[in-house]
Amino acid sequence: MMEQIADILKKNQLSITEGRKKILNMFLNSPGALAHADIEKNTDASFDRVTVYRTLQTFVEKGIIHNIPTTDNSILYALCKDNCEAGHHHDNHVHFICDVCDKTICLENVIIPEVRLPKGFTQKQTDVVISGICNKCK
Amino acid sequence: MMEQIADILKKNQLSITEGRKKILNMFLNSPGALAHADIEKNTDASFDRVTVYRTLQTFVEKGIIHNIPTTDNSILYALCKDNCEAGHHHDNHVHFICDVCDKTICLENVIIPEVRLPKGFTQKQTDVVISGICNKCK
DNA sequence: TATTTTTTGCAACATTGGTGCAAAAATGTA
DNA sequence: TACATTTTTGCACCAATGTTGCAAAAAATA
Ligand SMILES: [Mn+2]
Ligand SMILES: [Mn+2]
Ligand SMILES: [Zn+2]
Ligand SMILES: [Zn+2]
Repeated sequence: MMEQIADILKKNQLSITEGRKKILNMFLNSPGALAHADIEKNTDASFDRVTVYRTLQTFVEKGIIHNIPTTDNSILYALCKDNCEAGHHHDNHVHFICDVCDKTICLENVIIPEVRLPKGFTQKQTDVVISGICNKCK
Repeated sequence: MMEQIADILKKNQLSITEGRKKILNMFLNSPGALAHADIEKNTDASFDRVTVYRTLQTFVEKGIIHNIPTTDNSILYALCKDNCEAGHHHDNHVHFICDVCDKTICLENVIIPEVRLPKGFTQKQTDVVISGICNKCK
């Protein structure tokens, strides 16, 4: 596991540091998406807030994690399981937010449907976020 | 126009105040979604920030406006054109964010496609946000 | 008009996120 | 390993965003 983490960092030309290892490890072990606050909570304040912010930014830029839209003014991050690269994400799966446990999970197998837009619109990225009750809560 | 505004407020059992009239008017005249900041900018600081926050909250609760998910930690609001009621929104249209002009618009005519979820998941609401280039920018 | 109810503005606070810069850690080389 | 170079981190400080309690003001009701 710790090997896999170092590999991911190396592959993305990132220095291997305690903070990055710990945060990447959290993502690898989390079934759902994580917010900045979740990460800070689980690191026992061993890292500065700023470091967490910068690590998340870096990971998004490198295509290690992607973010998920929400209506409640929070940013959620989840591991990219597709072959995302630096500066170019290829995540095309549906995201699910459970109203009960409040977890957000990537439904890797549920592919975003095609949507036909009116004339004149060019489509770059489509995000689908579905809320309801997850398979663990019911 | 000013009649229509008063009617909407009355129908929702809201007191008719300057602030509410002005903000509702902004939504009725805006082609796209509005953020809190847009509203503050356009009201010449004639209202307190807190009043704007509270007005937006109230409008969402009453089903006059709905909010739109974003990945950048901002909350966007747009008029409900379907028959949304207090505590129960029925908006089922696609939202489009233009990468050029940065405007977000409701594509009232583009209906959210059906998405089949894995066993065990119950679907309540589906949000589709598409980004790209809008019909005015290209 | 007078009374009651609702809304507003203010002050104060909390949370979230960003920047510059020096110290510390990681990397590359000998 | 030791040293030089590059990268990352922590700190202090700042800015934007959003919330709450409460008294004053405005709106609705009688
Ligand atoms: Mn995802
Ligand atoms: Mn809309
Ligand atoms: Zn759940
Ligand atoms: Zn545009």
